[in-house]
Amino acid sequence: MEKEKKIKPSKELPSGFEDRQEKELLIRDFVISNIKEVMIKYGFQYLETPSFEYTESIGKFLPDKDRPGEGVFSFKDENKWLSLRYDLTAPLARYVAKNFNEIPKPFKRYQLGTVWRNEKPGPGRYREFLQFDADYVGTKNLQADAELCILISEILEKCGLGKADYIVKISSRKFTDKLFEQLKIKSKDQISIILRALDKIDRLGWSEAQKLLGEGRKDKSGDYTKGANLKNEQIKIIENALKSDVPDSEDVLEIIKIFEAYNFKNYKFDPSVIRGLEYYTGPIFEVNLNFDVKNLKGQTIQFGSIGGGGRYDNLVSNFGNLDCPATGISIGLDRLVFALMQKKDFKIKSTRPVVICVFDQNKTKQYIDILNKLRSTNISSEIYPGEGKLKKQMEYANKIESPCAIFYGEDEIKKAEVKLRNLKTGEELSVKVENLIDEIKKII
RNA sequence: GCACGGGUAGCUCAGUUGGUUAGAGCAGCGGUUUGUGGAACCGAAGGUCGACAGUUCGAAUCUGUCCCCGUGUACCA
Repeated sequence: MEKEKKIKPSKELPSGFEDRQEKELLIRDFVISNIKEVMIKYGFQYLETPSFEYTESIGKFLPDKDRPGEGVFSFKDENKWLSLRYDLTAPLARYVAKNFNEIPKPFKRYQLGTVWRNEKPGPGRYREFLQFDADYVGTKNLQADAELCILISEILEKCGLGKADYIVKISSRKFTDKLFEQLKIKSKDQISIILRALDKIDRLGWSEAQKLLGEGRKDKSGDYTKGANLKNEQIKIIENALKSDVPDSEDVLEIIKIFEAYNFKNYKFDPSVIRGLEYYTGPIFEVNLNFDVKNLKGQTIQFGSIGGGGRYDNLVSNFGNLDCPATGISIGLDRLVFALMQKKDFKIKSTRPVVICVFDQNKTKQYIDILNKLRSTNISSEIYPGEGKLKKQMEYANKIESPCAIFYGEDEIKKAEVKLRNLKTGEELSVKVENLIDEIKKII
């Protein structure tokens, strides 16, 4: 007889997926409620679209291969490829195209939702995360772009960040377009290599990014990345353009004017903001945090941006609805929450129940009477839900950080009293049952 | 994808040049206390040493392949 192999299911999570606990979720809820308040104030509509879309509707992937390109989670349903959305902008474009005649123009909507990316996770980068997205569809008015930056900063400040804690960086695709014209660079491949190199200045520094503009760069691990093969003169021109404080881009100048009218000052023109995305056509923005963020091991990490966006005047027209300019911004909520959790002055109390200890299984009725008194006044409470001795019950109450344990045993029942034990101080007091609510409110 | 580092108890890790029955701390369980948590002490339990193959009298330890995790780098619509 062969020994049967025990099959142990894995207790590990798929790479890039995380369990999220109450501490984090409560801060996330707080952030979300701030977002909703601000969005209502700015006049945006709330929208939800499904997690899955037809692959062809949200990406540039052609279903001519066995599987759609990497980067999205996909499966074949009947004969059609479906994918989990990788952002909220592509589904919005699809929604607008589908409901083009019904929606108001301009159309302002905001959305909160989980998005998925099938790529290698890194520190602070997951394969499943919550995004917030606000967009203006059907307007070329740059006031829309300006308001997006302003509303993001209002959300951040509502969440407890100060002006020194964050900055909104803006630039424009038009700025780089002009630059390429000046440099007489027309090759799309070369342009995208250059844009990617510029995007890395933040992380690698100019001297390393410069190598990517030239021949190429070898990183610490020995991996080699080919560069854009620019001549030294061309690199010099780029370097000088990046240093300019005065944006050589009309749209950016216009937005800055609007910022001034709104008295919004927490922005900075930064030509190295690229966002790597192909679909941006005009102004682009990025939101960066200015305080140190530490990882779980306590090391300070380069946190990068928590969000960004820009103008994408062609996205909707891909679906055949012509002339539908749009601009939008999104925030990675989990990243923001992670950063907020590290601000010392940031605390949200979680509510833990009062625990009614069980002395005698036959007295359940009496315990429930007490429980009902508490719950009818909305006091978080429970009868000890396990089975075990008092010691075990106290250990449980301690572990869940209950503020108070209630003893209602034989002695107390006889005297129509309950004994309250304050679990923070260890103090105990006996009170008449009819005074229970008043007394317990003093403890919790 | 490429490079480097890891995988030993529920968790964090130790394990000498290959050598009997693989260790510790914490958590959990039982007890000291059958009505009192956060402290202490005592006890028992807990392992296919990531998987498979190879070398060897003998492998957690050496070799190969694969899987998974982490970090850097690339890609990211």
